[in-house]
Amino acid sequence: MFDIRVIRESGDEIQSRLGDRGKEIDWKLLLQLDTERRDFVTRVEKKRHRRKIVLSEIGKLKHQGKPDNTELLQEVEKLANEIKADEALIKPTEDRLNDLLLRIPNIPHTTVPSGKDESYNEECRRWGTPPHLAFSPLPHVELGESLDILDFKRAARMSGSRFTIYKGAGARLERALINYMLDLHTQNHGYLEIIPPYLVNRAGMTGTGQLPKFESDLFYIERDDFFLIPTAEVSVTNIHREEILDSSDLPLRYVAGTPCFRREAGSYGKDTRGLIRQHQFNKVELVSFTNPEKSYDELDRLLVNVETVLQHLGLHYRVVTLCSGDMGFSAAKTYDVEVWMPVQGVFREISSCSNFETFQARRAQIKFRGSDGKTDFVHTLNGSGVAIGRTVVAILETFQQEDGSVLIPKALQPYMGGMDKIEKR
RNA sequence: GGAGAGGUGCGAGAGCGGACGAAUCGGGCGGUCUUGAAAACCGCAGUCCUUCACGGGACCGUGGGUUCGAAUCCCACCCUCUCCGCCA
Repeated sequence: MFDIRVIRESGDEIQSRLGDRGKEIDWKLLLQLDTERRDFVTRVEKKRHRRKIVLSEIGKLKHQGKPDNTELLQEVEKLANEIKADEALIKPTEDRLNDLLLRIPNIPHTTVPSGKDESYNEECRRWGTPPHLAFSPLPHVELGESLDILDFKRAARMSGSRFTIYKGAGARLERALINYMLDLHTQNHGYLEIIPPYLVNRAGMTGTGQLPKFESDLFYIERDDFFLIPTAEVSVTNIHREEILDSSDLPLRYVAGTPCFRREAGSYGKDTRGLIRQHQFNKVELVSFTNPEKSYDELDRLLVNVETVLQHLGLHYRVVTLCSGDMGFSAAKTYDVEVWMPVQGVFREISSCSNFETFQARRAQIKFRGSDGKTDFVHTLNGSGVAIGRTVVAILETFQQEDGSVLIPKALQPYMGGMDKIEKR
């Protein structure tokens, strides 16, 4: 969330740096509400000050055993009433201002390419080569059904579209990937493993930026006012909500493998078949809290940690810098890692690594105390490390054999009980 | 779900109608001492809002109420802990 003072002082600069991202914002209204609020505040504070003085006078007289001064008592009563009335006036203005501030997206970092959609994204690098399959590869849906490791039809019967039942070696593969990634990130990359809540309250969702703007993307449990997490980013980032961290404890690095729940509102007809876009999917997520001056180094590190996963699995991928128009609401800079999907012959997002700078920290009130004793907002970052369902797709499609079996990458075999191939039972 | 206890600053923890923005300890920052460090000692220091500034104001889980006056009393709600019930 933005500091209204910054907008007050350099609103024009922010507007121009936001570019298209800020075009829905009513900047004039924002400043007007700000002025209004400050006028209210100043007025009320003057009255409160006067009230304090009168009150201490009354206290003094009481102590000296003197009779009540009705004039003073009357003044205090009058002030109390006025203050109450003024406060009632401030509240709606404050709420409106706050709501507007919460709807302003983050400012893109200066190194972010500007552009309105994904066609303006910039490819940074590619790793590996596409597999050369001497036969025409089957899509993961057919492959999964013929191997009897994925069942979309029965899942739809109980839960509707965008749900899947994993069976046998399919379930094992999913679980193996989660365990493999968690082990890699905890043992080799220095992240602390977390199992967070999957249900989060409104304040938590507001902290990371899902609310108030994207409520329709979330599954919501009305009875208890809970939301299902769309990513572990939400619960893991909120671990330190309303805390002042010790600078010497930074960076804090966490990893969590959790299910994620997304309503996918507005994506009807998009990726309807298969594992690509599900209402429920597993993801291993990396989250970092850093000192402000270290956060872009941390973003690079995060990206390397993510790439390591794909390299060990032998999956062809590329890294893309998202342009301003393709970035998420809360991000200042985002790299997407896209894995090669042989059947469609395209790269598909399998990880998204972002630096949020102070955007989430402001919303969630996450600060640190520096060596000078002063407090400031931390920078938060996160990246998928990586999305499990899409990794399953990439593995099935990349390592399939002409006979319909699928080879298991070496790195994964220990997690599959030594299995090196998935075959028809 | 029932009964009880509690939620105070970076952390621990006192305060239980006015002089309390809050004792004390720990941690932090600055200094003295030391070749350096530790220890010891001295000093500084909550967070936020508002003001060009001086200053002013708010904040002791949240929201109401009582009172001239509330961290302190009352009510509701939220959260935590203990016991019971239920359950994995």
